[in-house]
Amino acid sequence: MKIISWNVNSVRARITNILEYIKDTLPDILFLQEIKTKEESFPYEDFKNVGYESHVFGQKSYNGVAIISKVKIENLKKDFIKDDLNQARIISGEILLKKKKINLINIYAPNGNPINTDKYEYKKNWLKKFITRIKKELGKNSNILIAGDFNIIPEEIDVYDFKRYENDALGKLEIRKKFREILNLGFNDIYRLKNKNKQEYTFWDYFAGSWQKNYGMRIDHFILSNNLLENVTSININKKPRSKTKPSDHTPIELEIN
DNA sequence: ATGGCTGAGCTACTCAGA
Repeated sequence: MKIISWNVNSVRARITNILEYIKDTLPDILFLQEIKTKEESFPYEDFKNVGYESHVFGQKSYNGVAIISKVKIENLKKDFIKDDLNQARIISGEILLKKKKINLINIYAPNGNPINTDKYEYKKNWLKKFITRIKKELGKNSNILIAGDFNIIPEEIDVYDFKRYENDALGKLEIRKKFREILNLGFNDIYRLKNKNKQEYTFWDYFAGSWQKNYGMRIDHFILSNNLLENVTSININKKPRSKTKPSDHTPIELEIN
């Protein structure tokens, strides 16, 4: 089963690219972040026409997440945490894989910049709430898959120039510690587990020729509970969509489990 | 390099992103 996560930076502006990508990679489940639209204007039909059902937690203009799936998603939730600003950032559901009930959690974590503002406090509080909620979830189900845009650079290797980001909301130690805290609950950063020293990115800024210079960062992740490790076949960052015309600033990360 | 680009809402110019 192929599960893919992609921050598309507007589902409507990106629909042609997304449909082309689906045709090329044939995901079973696609997690989208930053769809930037509410449910009423989500392109359900476009996905239905190629065989997918869309589960959408939308918001006007900003944020918004969706699970696009060929397989049945049970127990869909849009209230995984109580968001302080009522922003649409998490959609979750369950699938059955070889008798394992897996909890799928699609997240778009707050950016948090600039630091020393309420935006940064919101990010910290959001992550704190999320971790508390994950702990609770582990008590009920040991099969948990979290994926999405974490807006966290886990380690120095995960950005083109760490010095530029050590005082940024994506790279500050305080924030990176939140990521480690999740891993310490019994989770694995699957990309890093499978690629010990590889330097690859999932995001490149639109400006300053960041893509051409490979000035990127790895901020989109698949974090799986220990119990699911035996099911992992492969993980891949697919740079092709970032090279196309009218790209998202993020590129998809692809997980294969069986 | 606290913004060089992009998108939404809207129809001029902000806000947000990372």
